[in-house]
Amino acid sequence: MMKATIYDVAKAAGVSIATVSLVINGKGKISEERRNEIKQIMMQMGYKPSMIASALTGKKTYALGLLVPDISNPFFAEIARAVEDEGQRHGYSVFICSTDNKDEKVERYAELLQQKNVDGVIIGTGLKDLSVLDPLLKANIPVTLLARELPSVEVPSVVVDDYKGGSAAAEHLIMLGHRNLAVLAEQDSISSSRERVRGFRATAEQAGLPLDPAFVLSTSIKEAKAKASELFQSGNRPTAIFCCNDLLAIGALQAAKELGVRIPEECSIVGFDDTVLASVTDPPLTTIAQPIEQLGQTALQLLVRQIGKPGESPERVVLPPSLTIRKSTAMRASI
Amino acid sequence: MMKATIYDVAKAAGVSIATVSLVINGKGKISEERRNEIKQIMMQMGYKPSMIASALTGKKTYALGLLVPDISNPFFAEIARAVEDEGQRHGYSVFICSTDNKDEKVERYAELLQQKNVDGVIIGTGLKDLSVLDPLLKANIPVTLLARELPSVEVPSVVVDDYKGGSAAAEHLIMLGHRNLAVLAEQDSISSSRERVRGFRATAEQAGLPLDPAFVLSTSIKEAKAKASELFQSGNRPTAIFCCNDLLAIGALQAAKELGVRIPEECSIVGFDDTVLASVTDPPLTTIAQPIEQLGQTALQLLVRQIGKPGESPERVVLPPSLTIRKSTAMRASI
DNA sequence: CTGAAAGCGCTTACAG
DNA sequence: CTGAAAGCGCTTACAG
Repeated sequence: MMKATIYDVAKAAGVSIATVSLVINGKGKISEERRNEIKQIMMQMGYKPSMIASALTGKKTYALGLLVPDISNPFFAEIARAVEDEGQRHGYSVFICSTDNKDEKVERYAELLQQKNVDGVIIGTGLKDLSVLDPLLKANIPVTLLARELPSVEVPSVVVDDYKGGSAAAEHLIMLGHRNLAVLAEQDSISSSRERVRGFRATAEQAGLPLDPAFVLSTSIKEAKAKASELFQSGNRPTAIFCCNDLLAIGALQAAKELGVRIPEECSIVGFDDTVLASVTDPPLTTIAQPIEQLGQTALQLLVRQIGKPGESPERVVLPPSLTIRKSTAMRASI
Repeated sequence: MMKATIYDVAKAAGVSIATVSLVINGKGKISEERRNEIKQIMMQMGYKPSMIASALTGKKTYALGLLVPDISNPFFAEIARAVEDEGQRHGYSVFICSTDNKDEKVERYAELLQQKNVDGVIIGTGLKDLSVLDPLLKANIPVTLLARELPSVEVPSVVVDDYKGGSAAAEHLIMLGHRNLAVLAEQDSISSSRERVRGFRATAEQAGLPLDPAFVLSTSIKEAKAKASELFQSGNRPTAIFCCNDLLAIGALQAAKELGVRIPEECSIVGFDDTVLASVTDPPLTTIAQPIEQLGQTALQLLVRQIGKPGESPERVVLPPSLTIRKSTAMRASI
């Protein structure tokens, strides 16, 4: 059985396809009678207009792209859920695009999304090179940034105040008496990570605790454990480590367990994100919480607004992070 | 600047759009010269064919739907990643659809995906009612089942052997000397959960340990902790609990911590799935591992095959689960 | 080897 | 209040 088209409905209703189109879109002036009659017929036939046909005619595709480093990373999975839900609320569906923070993948997805005529894309992935977004920008596809900064690109964005988050982590640790601080950061290309480190460092310095460059390590999630091991085995072992995301912190936790370093007694660890992971680790992670749901929702809303009126000057919303204290931090042991 | 269309390319190349279309699709007999010349021009103009236009012309949309209960659940997030990657390999993009296991949402997504003309959909969500898939089936959209059984529907499927998984959990616990077993299951409507319980129960009974009905509790993830508390506070407290997924197990772990029940000394806990969560809990979770990546990959492959030749009789592949022993299980304490 | 033409399923002015 | 017609950007026979 072929799917019914607008022609079938029109024929069954004894009207033109234009009229049917009008009732589908609730436009034009059509008598209530006719309108209801046609709706009835559509129901009976199980007719649903093809979105791809209507998209071709200049309307929107109601599809969005969501670029994230990795959908299987709980942080982004939670973001995705928020984006999906808010998207549904506005009539949009979302394509997942995991980029592994690789420019080539970003580029491939950018082209793909453009070919698919998506109405917009949320960029939650790192970008070394702005030019990877060219396909999107050229095609006039609205873009909004989620938890990323892009210098010199005028687009809406939601971020959490990463600087403040890093700062809050430092304050917490300093308050607990720690003097010998280390940082496990993401790759340098990730601006959010840089900001977190910057905030952490500034606050540490204000307290008279300049960071030892050897104790500020950039790493990937895979290598986090190894880098943390280095830290634990270094001569002047730090008594506290600030990790720029929970996954990194988990790597540190694992390294500690392997080396028999007791957390938090011998070393405090602070994460960042507060995904589901943070509450289930051993010990549960003290971490800087991002308002994940709000991030996703806001990104979607900004994008939709942008789709609605492309002219608008891009909005930038900054959400506050918050410190969630669990069991991975404690007073520095008196030596 | 408007996006270039096939007409622009044709004009620039001084040929008809038919010819351009032919070179796009690598079809027809066109002289190498012309072909390369036209390709050149397409490159220069940054021309990329619109997938929605080509989809309208009867070709595929190269879009797929992935129905899962919740993309923010790490198990499904990991599945999604595998599906996405394998999809890319075959040229497909995927829409995320979180259903919360609610029929209404499944139905809404089924309709939506049909309207979007997706080439196929992977169903990894629970379905109380088969009729929710009607929109898809009627529209002749291929469907494949991932980790779900659907009686009386003839479609390809990948599952892990849930029965065997439940059985393996029971064996492990019995081997450790446990006699007083409890089960935390998902809602009854989830067939995979039912199978796991069935396998667990059968193996327990074979060992002469029939399950106390009061100790086999169906619950949601939200209520897992509360249900586990009941278990821990019941008169004849179980010494081991089999949880039908890791999230449920985490609920049990949390309940135990709250009540001061030491795991695994006072009670062993076995999970199911082996997502990233299992390795970070306190204590790390002994769990029945699903081959998650393989599940996602296989589902995608089966779907693509189905899209290729709709006639084929549906394949059913069964993947083996495996026991991953961590620290949440131990010998029963001698009383 | 290549072009003219019809058609995919819609929407949108434009008439009436 | 409703219909005829053009057009969205492609693909696919069909000619030549």
